[in-house]
This record gives sequence, C-alpha cells and structure tokens, in this order.
Amino acid sequence: MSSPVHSRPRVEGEREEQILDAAVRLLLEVGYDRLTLDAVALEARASKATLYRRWRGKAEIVVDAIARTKRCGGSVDPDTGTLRGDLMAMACCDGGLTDDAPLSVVAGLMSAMKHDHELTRAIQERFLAPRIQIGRIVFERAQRRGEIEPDVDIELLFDVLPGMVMNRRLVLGKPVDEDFIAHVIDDVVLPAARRSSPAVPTHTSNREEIWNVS
Amino acid sequence: MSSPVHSRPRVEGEREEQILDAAVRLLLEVGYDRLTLDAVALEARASKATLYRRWRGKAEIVVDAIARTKRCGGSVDPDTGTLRGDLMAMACCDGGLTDDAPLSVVAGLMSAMKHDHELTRAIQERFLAPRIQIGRIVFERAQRRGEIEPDVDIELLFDVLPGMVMNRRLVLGKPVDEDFIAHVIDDVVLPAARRSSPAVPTHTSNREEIWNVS
Amino acid sequence: MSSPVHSRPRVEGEREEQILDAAVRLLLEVGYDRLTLDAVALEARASKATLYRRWRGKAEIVVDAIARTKRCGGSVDPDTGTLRGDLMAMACCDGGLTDDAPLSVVAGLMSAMKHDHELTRAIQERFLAPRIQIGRIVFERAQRRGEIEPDVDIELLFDVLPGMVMNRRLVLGKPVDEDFIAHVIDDVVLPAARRSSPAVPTHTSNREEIWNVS
Amino acid sequence: MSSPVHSRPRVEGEREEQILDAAVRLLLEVGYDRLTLDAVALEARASKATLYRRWRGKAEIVVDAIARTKRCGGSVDPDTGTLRGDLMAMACCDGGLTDDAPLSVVAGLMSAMKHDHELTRAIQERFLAPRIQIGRIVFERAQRRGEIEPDVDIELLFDVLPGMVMNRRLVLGKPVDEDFIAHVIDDVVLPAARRSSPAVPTHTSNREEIWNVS
DNA sequence: CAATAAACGAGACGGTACGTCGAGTCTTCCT
DNA sequence: AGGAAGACTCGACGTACCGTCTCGTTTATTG
Repeated sequence: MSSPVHSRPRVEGEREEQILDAAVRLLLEVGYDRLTLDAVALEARASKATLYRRWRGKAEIVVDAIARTKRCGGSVDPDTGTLRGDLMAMACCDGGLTDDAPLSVVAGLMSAMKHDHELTRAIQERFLAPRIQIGRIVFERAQRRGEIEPDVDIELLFDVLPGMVMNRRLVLGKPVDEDFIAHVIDDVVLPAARRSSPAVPTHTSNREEIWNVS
Repeated sequence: MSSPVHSRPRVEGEREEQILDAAVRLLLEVGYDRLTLDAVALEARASKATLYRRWRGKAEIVVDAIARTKRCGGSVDPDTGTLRGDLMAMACCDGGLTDDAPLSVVAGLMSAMKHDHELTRAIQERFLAPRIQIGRIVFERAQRRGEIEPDVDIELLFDVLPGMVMNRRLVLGKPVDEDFIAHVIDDVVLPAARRSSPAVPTHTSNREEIWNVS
Repeated sequence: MSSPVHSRPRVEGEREEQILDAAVRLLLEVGYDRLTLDAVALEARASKATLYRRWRGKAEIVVDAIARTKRCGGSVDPDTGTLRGDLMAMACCDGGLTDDAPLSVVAGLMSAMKHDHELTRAIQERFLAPRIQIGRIVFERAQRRGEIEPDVDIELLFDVLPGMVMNRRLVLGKPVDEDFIAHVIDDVVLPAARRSSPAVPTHTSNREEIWNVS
Repeated sequence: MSSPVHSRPRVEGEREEQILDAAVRLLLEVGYDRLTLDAVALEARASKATLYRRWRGKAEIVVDAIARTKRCGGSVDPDTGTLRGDLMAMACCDGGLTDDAPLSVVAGLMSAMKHDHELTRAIQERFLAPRIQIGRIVFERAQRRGEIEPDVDIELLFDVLPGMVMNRRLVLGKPVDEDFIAHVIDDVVLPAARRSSPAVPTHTSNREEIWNVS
C-alpha cells in the first residue's frame, strides 16, 4: 500500500522528542511509579525495543522527559536585580519549585538512585546541573552586590529552598505556593545570607559523592 | 507435656514484632525497593497471608517497621540546654538525620504516598508525628529561653534541617555527617532564629493538606 | 451469662449430623470443588478444628455427607418382582442414578481417590458397598428367577448402568432421566442378561485393587 | 554468528507444543491435581504469563495436552474386519481405554466441567469428538456388515465400553486390562448388538446438553 | 454442688498455588 | 536498514484455601 496513514519520523532526535512528549503526558496523568513503558510505547506509537535502544530503562526516560520540558525554572537567569526577586522568579515559574510535576518525578526517582549510579549521573547532569548552574550565578551575583555576606557558604544557601520545598511537598504533603516560597526566602535564606557563619569552619566534606556506598 | 518446637506466640502484637524485625533486617540489607514481601515472609517464617492480614501492603509494613525500631531520633527529648545542642543530639543519634536507613526508606515511600492516602496518613501518624512533636518542644523551649526571636515561625525553622538533609543525601547524593549538620545549624537555622521575619506576614496556608488533590 | 443464645449440642453424632447437613447444603449449591471447609464451618456454626477432629479432610466429610443423606438409592431393596422393575426403582429414586447430586460429588472425589487411599476406602465402605450389596441381591434374585442366564457374570452386569450413567452425565454432559435408564436397561442390560457369555472365560483379575499403584 | 544458547521458537504453535509436552511429562509424573502451573512453566522454561496468554487456566492446558499426545486411541480407525477386533484395537492401544493417563486426567477434569462451560466445550471438541467420530464409523460399518441389528441404537452401544471402564477404574479402583475389555465386549456389547431393542421406543432426549443447568 | 477435664467456637497461622502485572529482551515482519 | 508490534522470561504481587494450632469458653462428669 502506498499511502501510509501516519508517517514514521526518522530524523534523529525528532522521534525522541515525540516519545518524551508522550512520557511527559503520561507522567502528569499517572505519576512516576504508575507509569509503564508499555503505556509510553503505546502513547508514542513506538515499540518498547525503540525505547530500550535509546535509554537504559524507565528511570532514564523519565529523567530525559522532565529535563527537556521544564527548562525555565532551571536554565533561565531571571536577573531581576535582587536576590529575592531572582529566587522568587526561579521558584515560581513553570518547572520551578512550585510546579508539582518535576517534584513528584524526583520523588519517584529517589529510591531508584540508590542502586542505579548511571541513573544518578543522568539526573545530576541533565536535571540538576543546569539548575545548580543558574543558582550559583544568581547567588554569586548577589554576593557581589553585597546582599550576601562574603564569607557565607553559597552552596549551602542555595540548597535551603529546594530542600524545604521537597520536605513540605513530598514528606509533609502540604502545598507549595508563592506565599511559602516568600516565607522561606524572607525568613530563612535572607537572614542566613546576611549573617556570616560563626566560629565553625566551612564544611569540608562538601563534595564527596557517596552514591557508591553500595 | 512435650515442648513445642517453635512456639506460636499469641500475645497481642508479638508476632507482629517478629515480622517487623525481619522487615527491618531485610530493609537494611537490600533497601526499600529491593525488598519483597516474600522475603519478609520467609525471613520471619511467616506466610504472606499473615502479612496481608495485618497490613495493606509493602509500604505499610515498612512504615511500621521503621516507626518501631528507630525511636531515639524522634521520641526522646535530649534537652541539652541549648537549641544547638538539642538539634545536634536529635540529628546525630541512631535513627536521626545522619542515619541512612530511615532516610532511604522515606525516599522509597515518597512516590507511593502520592497515590495512597492511607499510607500517607500512616507515615504522618506513626513516623512523622512523634518527631515533629519533639521538635516543637525543643524549639518552643528555645524560644522561651530567648534563643529564637518571639516572632519567628517555629514551624518553618524546624523544617530547615530535615529538608536540607534530604536534599543533600537523596537528591545530591552527598554524605550527611555531623559536620554538615553543624554547618546547617550554625549558618542557616540559628541565623534565621535570631532574625525576625520582615514585612511579609506569616504564611497563611501553612496547614492545608493537599494529598487529596487526586 | 446464664442464657446461651444457641446451645451447643454434645450428644455424639448429633453435632456430626448438623455439620454434614451443612456440608450437603453447600455441596448442592456450589459443587464439590467450589466447596470450602471454611464455608462448611461457618454454615454449621462449627470450628474447623471440630471438622478435622472428626474427619481427615474435605473429601471424607463429603463422603460422609452424601453417604448419610441419600440412602434410598443404595440401601433399600425395592423388590418389585422383576429385574427391570428393581433396576428402574433403584435408579430413579432420590439418591439414585438420576439424582445429580451424588453423581457430581463422586466426580469431584475421583481425582482425590488417586492419591488418598484412606479416602478411597471410605468411599468404598460408606457409599459404594451398600449400593453394591443391594445390587447383588437384586441380580442374584433375578438370576434365581431365571431372568439372568446362570453363567452370566452378575458383577459385570451390575456395573453397566452406573458406568453408562456416569459417562453420559459427567463426560458427555447429557441429562440422565428415566427414559435413558429404561433405554439402557432394555437395550443393554437385559440383552446381556439373557445371553450367556461365549467362549471367553470369566475375567480372572476381577477383584484386584490397583489403588496402591502409587 | 554465535549460536543462541536456547533458541526461542517463533513458528506458530511451536512454543505451544513445547509447553504442552512439558505439561504431559508432569501430568504422567504427578497426575492432574498435583500438577501446578508453576511446575509446567519451570519445566518448559516458560513464564506463567505465557501460559495464561494462551490458555484460560490449568484445566484447558491439560485438555490441550492430552488431546495432542494421545491420538491413536481416538483418531485412528483400526478396521480389523470385525466389530470385536476394532473395539479391542481401539481400547487397548496407547491412549486407549486401557491407558491410565487419559483416564486419570479426565477424572481430574470432571468436577471442573461442572462450572466451566468453556472447558467443557474444549474437552468435547478436542478430546471427545475425534474419539466419538471414529467410534461411530466403526459401529456403522459393523451395522452394515450385519454384526449389529439394524434397529439397535449405535450411540448407546458405543458408550457401554467407556462407561464401564471409567466405572471400574475410577470408581471401583480396579485395573482395566485386555481381559476386562474383552469381557465387556463379549458379554455386554456384542449381546446388546445382536438383540433388537424391545417395546420401548428410542430415547428422545438423547442430544440435549444440560451443562447449562447452573 | 463445685471442681475438673474434655470438647468446642473462633479464627490466626504456615504453606502452597493461583492468576495478574510490569520490566527488560528478543524476534519477526513491515516500510 | 531500522522501526513497530508484541511474544517472551523473570519475578513480585495480592488472594484463596487447606490443614494445624492456640486461646478462651462451654459442657458433662466427677469428688
């Protein structure tokens, strides 16, 4: 037969995006651990073999999926002029900390990360790294502006907001809205930014990976 | 009368404890998502039917298991005289924030919580509630001592440490040791404790549960 | 408390009958292999322990149940004056070959008999033996009357009707009514009765039990 | 090219045959009701999912298994020239009435047939139908030869031997050997064949199915 | 008539098989 | 040549039933 009902895209990467779109669609519908690869394959009119040809498993597909779609929260520098403005902008945009989708997905991936170091690396590189990069830029700029004391550990400060959001949303099950973000920024981050750390020296074991502890 | 080879305990909850002990044992060996109920049943010389008679599934057994074994980090008030001392004591003891086991388990349960509200309630009541209770006591005492400014939101402050520990350990994959705990306490919690919140009013939607949003 | 709502009968055999009645009731409802002992215990307001105190298992309870309730087909000699009349009377009464209940139960017990020789013996003694006894009386009387040739093997003749009924009902799934019984008697049993066996000598291995072949 | 360790057959039905072979092997070892599908799956290096993809349950697998392996007793017309010879040949060959295996399996299936009409149909079509077909041919030929009186009901006659064999083997637990077969043929089947049915008209409800009576 | 031992109801338990589901692999056919 | 389709193995899931066992109570029999 000569007229194919639906053409099969062959351009490298185009098919990939369609599959990831399907994954995202289902991810938002049913969440990470209700997501099945059969469903992804069906939704994308793809074969499971194709999925496993490009990714190592369910977790990596999902990592790619969320890394691709929600970029603004991690990869755009808002540069509003103040640290508070930057943090609010980063947290409250689509794909930011107030967005439930990436948060839930990260929750689903957490236990898988314990055993799968490849997956961990993938998450680090594709999802975390860009966000951390922007975070560092924002905080360093604020420090240069004098909003953060010179001796404050920026690395630590940047993790306050994500950590507290995760805890609130995933552990406590409470909503994360702009009010909460502002609350944390105003009452935890900014106070910590303006007060230099006391006698205790900078934490030394800061960078060590421990994922390889079995 | 001949002595029975393996006595069948009938005292209320005794069998339950044996099963949960087996669950804990395996949990520490293989982690949450490598844990199978068949293995628990085998380890406890129990039948799967018995497990399902008492619990609704793997997640609830695990909740009970960790809630029963690791108590000191949540249910003992150290009362060292200072907020810093109390927080360090709570975090660094067995079952505290530096203990990998409960952290990993919580990670495994997170995605299950999205769909299973019974499980969520179980975790809230059995695992979180006692720890939160002690935390509140510690922080209120510190506030009465003047270590925390009167208008600081204690609820928020208490979530800083768990949130940042989770983020570091489960997301970033970095180790959580006493140094890190001290770093967070000294450079984030205590500064935030001593500085009253600025213009922004107290976050209003603080208590709302959102687990019921499908 | 002094007024028991329902008294517990202790007279030996009375409780037994109540239990067997319950078993019969359920047997007719759901059939042999859908029957569970929990259901019997519940129906009889008895404990499973009681059941296992008196019987060795499900199969034996069922054997007792059918052996007790359906007696007329096996233990009453109709003595109508003719072989045909006797056979019709035996087959068409309640508990006889046209009665579905005992037939179905026997079907359910068949595969259990392969492995359980105690059960086999129980069925032989409690269910089969009385019927065979009456059958032999009826056939011997007919032979004395001359309705059956003197050299015909009565044992074989008596098994024609049960065998063909079982085959029709249980294997072919066709109904067994009086017409069919009459058809078999008139066209198979009686012709065989009036014609002496030819050259072939009487089958010698007639009585050997083979249930003990593993 | 490297030779695959265990080739995965994809030719239609080939995998099916391997599974059924395994089922037959285990069936002969342990019998019908000791047979487990896990064992079949293990023996065939198959997954239970595969079994349930092709069959609806244990009973249907077994039906297919016995229908496939034991054909000679049912699907080969011996045509020895005499009714007696034909019957002896059919009964005494492998898979015939003297073969214990199919008999035991039928016994195991009987009670399942009460509830499962799909299974009943499967047995009828796959196992019984071919045997009945050959039986009819043999008897019709004998009737044309004059060995059976013209007005004798062939259908009834053909069921004498299977019925009596089943009764002897499964109910009475006695062995079925060539002697017994000959005894039945000579003393029951052949006398009935040569004597026309008396007054009683042909049984009218002969064909009705009653499996649907709940 | 009270004490005692046997028998009982209730039902939890270990064990085993069931039938289902999803992950990841592999083969065949089609485009 | 490469992808869609989907069958396949593996292994965990949650359920059901059997036969055993323990517990606390009732009953019949003794002192």
